[in-house]
Amino acid sequence: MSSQNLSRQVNLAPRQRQTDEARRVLLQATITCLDTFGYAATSIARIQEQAGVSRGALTHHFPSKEELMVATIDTLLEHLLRPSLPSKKLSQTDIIADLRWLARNMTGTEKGRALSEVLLATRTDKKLRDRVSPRLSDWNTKLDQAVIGFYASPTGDDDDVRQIWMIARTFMRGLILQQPFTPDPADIEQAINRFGRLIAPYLQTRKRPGETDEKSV
Amino acid sequence: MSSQNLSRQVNLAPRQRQTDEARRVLLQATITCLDTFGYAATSIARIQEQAGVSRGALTHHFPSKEELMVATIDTLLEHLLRPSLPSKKLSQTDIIADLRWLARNMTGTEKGRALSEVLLATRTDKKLRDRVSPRLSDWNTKLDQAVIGFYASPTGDDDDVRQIWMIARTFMRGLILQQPFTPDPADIEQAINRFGRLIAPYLQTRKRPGETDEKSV
DNA sequence: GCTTACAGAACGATTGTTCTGCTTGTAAAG
DNA sequence: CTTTACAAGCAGAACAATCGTTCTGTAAGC
Repeated sequence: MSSQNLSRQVNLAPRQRQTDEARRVLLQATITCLDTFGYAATSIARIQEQAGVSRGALTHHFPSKEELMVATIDTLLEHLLRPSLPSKKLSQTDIIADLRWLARNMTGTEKGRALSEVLLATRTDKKLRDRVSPRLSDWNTKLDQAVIGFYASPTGDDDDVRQIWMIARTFMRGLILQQPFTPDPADIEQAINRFGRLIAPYLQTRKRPGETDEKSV
Repeated sequence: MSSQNLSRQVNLAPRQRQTDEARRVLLQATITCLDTFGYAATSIARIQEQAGVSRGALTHHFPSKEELMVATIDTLLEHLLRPSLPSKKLSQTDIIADLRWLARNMTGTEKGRALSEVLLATRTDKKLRDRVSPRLSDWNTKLDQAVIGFYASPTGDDDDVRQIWMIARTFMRGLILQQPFTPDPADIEQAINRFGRLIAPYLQTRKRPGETDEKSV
């Protein structure tokens, strides 16, 4: 951990830094393309153009499109899991606020929408699905554990908390498919609030044990 | 109406029948391809092959891919709205059963999954979205009215019934994006049941006015 | 000197669309 | 009832454009 932090700093391995930066730019460009053009229209040429690099540079770091997609999904999962923890600071008592944050994270951001695109693609792309399926399961499990750490059930049934939040995530994911039917954003927001009132009685926030070394930002 | 029914019967317009049948086969092939290969891999060539017709036949009935997709969406909406009404017969009192039927209709059938594919495609394909957006809004409104006809709120607030069912549909749509995270179908089914218990207190079935001429199948 | 990072051409395959023929149903003219 | 003109239904080739992958060549870090 500390060695990674050191190597990520200014000195040491200019070559490695170069590679990391190139990959970062390419992955970000892929995410932008997925959000902007959708999975179907996200081609190698468009990604390369968006990233502002040559065709050879892309194929050097990611020899196939599948490799690029797998790496992109990894990036998305990592970035979408991490901020789910510090956010608790804001919502000690307000579950609705947590839900709104969840909704924004899943349908209101570039990364959230990009993930939706690749998620649906994994349904029919068997090769891609076989590669990312275990990663998705792991991610889900990790999130479950984090959720149980922050919320408790009035009845003491931790598994119900897990299930409620899984339902919440499913609902949020569905928003991106419901939006074409419901063009008015106010309707969506109201639905999110109503959903929050539906599940709020079954959740209560846990007392946090003495504010560990997590930073607020 | 009656003239249409007549022309749809055996006699009259063999040419028209031929056209209708060709379009039907092509639209069904498109739905199958969307479900099987996803929107990204649903090409004209694959549809034509699936339908078992020539390239010329397809381009004759649908001069562009966009036309084919719009017609496919129309077909999907029509087929997914119609059976939502007679189903009430089975579930006079059981809202959970209705939800299960809804889930199956949206994620457990070829048409439901095909619709999900095109719905997500409309997010990034502006030309397609502009064409189908009003159709989707209309469909949603029609479904809202049907729902209010079958369910009432304990508090008498019809709009809450509409909102609850909109949330239910959103949740069901989200299932297709949640499934990659939750491979076990039992988990999905449990989530559907739990969701039903969440919303059941806010819904009650209306008395049906004397069984009109609707048939059971 | 040897691998890594990249530039860019070239590849065959596939994309959606357009076009040219050929057959056949259909309706008006005789 | 025939005959004739015309459009509709369809088969299939041809199109430029784009797809993802593979390759050869060059410059720079180790």
